[in-house]
Amino acid sequence: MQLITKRKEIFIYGLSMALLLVLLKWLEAHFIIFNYRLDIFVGAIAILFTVLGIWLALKLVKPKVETLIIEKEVYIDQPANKEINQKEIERLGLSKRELDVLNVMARGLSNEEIAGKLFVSLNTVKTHSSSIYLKLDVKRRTQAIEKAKRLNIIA
Amino acid sequence: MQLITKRKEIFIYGLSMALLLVLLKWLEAHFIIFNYRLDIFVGAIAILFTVLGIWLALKLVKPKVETLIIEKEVYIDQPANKEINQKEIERLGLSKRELDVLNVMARGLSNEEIAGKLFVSLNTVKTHSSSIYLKLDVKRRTQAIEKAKRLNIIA
DNA sequence: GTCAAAATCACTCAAAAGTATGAAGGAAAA
DNA sequence: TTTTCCTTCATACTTTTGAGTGATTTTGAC
Repeated sequence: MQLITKRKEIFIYGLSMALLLVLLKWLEAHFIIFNYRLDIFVGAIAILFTVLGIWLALKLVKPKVETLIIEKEVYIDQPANKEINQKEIERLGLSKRELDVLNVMARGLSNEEIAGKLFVSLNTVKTHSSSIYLKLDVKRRTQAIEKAKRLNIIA
Repeated sequence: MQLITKRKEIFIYGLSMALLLVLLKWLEAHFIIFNYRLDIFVGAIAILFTVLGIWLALKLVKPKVETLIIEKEVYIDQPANKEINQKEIERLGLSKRELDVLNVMARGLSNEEIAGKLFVSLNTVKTHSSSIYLKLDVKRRTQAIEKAKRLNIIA
């Protein structure tokens, strides 16, 4: 939720508050309720503002987020001596998500399987794939995997 | 959050409400506030219950799901030597030509490029590819390359 | 608050990969 | 001499991948 939206919410709340106080004034001036049913009136106010508070809180609170599960097969002797080359990743300009895709791709999964594993659509995986090939300057996924392993940007 | 906990929250809220109404009654009985500052009193009630509502909502609302990245590491034994494992090749029943294809394939060449390099037709490469996948028990060329490297049947 | 990059997804078209089946010649083995 | 396996290739069909374009939303930095 954006800051602007939050402010709007607060504004609506303030407005409700103001309107209610005006209403209160009016009622007070006309001696309609207060003379004998004050407790009920205050109870109504309480309930109303409780609901308003709940609504406010639900609106203001940041919802979400989702879980990302990446299964990683690790072979005992191979990755021991090789560390991920962070500088190379930076140099190539690979984003986090692209690295995610690249890692799962290197396990031999299809785009559809990658999509399922990363909780995105097939189209998204394709988009990431394409930009990976572009950044790695390769033509195919097999080359991308080969080069990525060679440059130690994936395990 | 558990159901019991929620009930406790609701109970606390109800109790606060009741206490406040009692307080209200008492104030009403003693004519302390209402005669001339009713609006301020109601305003205070409103604010109080707004806060209560917010508190209630925050307590009751299901806790935010945090971004959870689980890297499930599967350790797999692997022969320490990095030489071509001839026995594995035999065990899998891979033929010479299939190994040829597999090796070129692992460099990231397309089937057409492989065909050109081995002086055979595209269809032949496809046939070899298919039987490679069958013998390696994989579904795609990326998996075949990955497995072949893991089993040291190619460099 | 603005701006740029990153991430998301859709849609289309083309190319590549993969499946299935059949077939023919050759070499090695039974 | 059959039989079997390897190699080669074809045709037909399906699936996957990749290129290109465009759009929206989120995020983060300034």
